[in-house]
Amino acid sequence: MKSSSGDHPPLNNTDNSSLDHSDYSLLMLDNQLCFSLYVCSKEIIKKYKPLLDPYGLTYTGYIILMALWEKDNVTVKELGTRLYLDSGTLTPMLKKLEVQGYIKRIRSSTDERNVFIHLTEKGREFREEALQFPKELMCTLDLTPEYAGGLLQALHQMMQKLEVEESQGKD
Amino acid sequence: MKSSSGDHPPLNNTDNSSLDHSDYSLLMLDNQLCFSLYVCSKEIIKKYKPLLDPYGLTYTGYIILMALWEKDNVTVKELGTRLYLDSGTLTPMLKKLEVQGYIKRIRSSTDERNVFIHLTEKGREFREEALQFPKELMCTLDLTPEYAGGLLQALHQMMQKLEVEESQGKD
DNA sequence: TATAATTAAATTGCTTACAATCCAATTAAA
DNA sequence: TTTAATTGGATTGTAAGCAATTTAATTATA
Repeated sequence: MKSSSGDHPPLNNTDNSSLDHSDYSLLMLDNQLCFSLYVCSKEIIKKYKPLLDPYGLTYTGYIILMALWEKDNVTVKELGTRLYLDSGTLTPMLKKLEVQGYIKRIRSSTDERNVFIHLTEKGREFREEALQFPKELMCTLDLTPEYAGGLLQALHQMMQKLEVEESQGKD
Repeated sequence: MKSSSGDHPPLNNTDNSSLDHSDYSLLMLDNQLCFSLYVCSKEIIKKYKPLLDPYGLTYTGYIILMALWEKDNVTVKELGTRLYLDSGTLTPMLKKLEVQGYIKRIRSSTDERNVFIHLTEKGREFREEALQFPKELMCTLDLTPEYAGGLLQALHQMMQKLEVEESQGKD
């Protein structure tokens, strides 16, 4: 209970002690949305490591499997859209997952540009193991479902904004 | 205005169509806090690229400078703590920033294990240029200050939880 | 049909990030 | 003091991740 005015400067710190009138407060790390997103995502992904290591998976491999659990037999392109990853990341990743036996890559015969990815039995079975992960992490982070839900909603809104930008800002 | 029940599945999707009683809903990407954090941070960092490129800086270089604007003349260790980065990332990064003329690295004479980092004139001057970045990005993301503030607060709370964990969970 | 444009995936090169290790300097313990 | 433990940075190896390019397949256009 030492947080209120603790180590972290207040969000509206103005820091106008210098001579000019510039307001540098928006440049402070603690006021930067991107920095906290960046730190939180990195640190949480680190928490996944001990859970995933036993299965030879990384976080990226894990989200690929998650995407496939929701919708199996999709193209690399489709996976990339869903996961915000491009082929430069996915192709080697998928090859590795195939070697590990989690998925199969099958080039379409009707349109040979497409490679369809689908789960193997092992890939489907891993889902059962993964069922426990969210609980363990929620516990680690000590989040209530309501709180997490609110945060999620905010982040999804942001993702939508980011997507909208993408399709527009083709300057 | 097509969002309300749009592309994103509802957060409490239960997906219990399968035969067993398992609740896979927590394993869905859209219900995963970490995944949205990961995507948001990556995508926003991409938005920084065109702003930073002209200065030869990456996002990581940028946050290093931000940290130094707040507190100059700190050790690599201290920077690492502030930025959640280790020496394996910082050392090469700092060497590059020094070559570019933004900072100087000076090994302490009283304790030669410490290397102090401080801004050069160029590093300080860049702060003035950076003053415009937050506005441009807030605009890009179309966020109100209140909304961003709330989100920030939530993320800082999470960072604190993550830190607490760190110092405890030495199993 | 021949040619151009588009598309999906793969490849290449480069940067960030971290774990693990190493090394030198300092501090603690014997 | 000598030896052991700790500390701060640097180094090494490996894995993402992305931009840019390439290749092959498909589709659109002339």
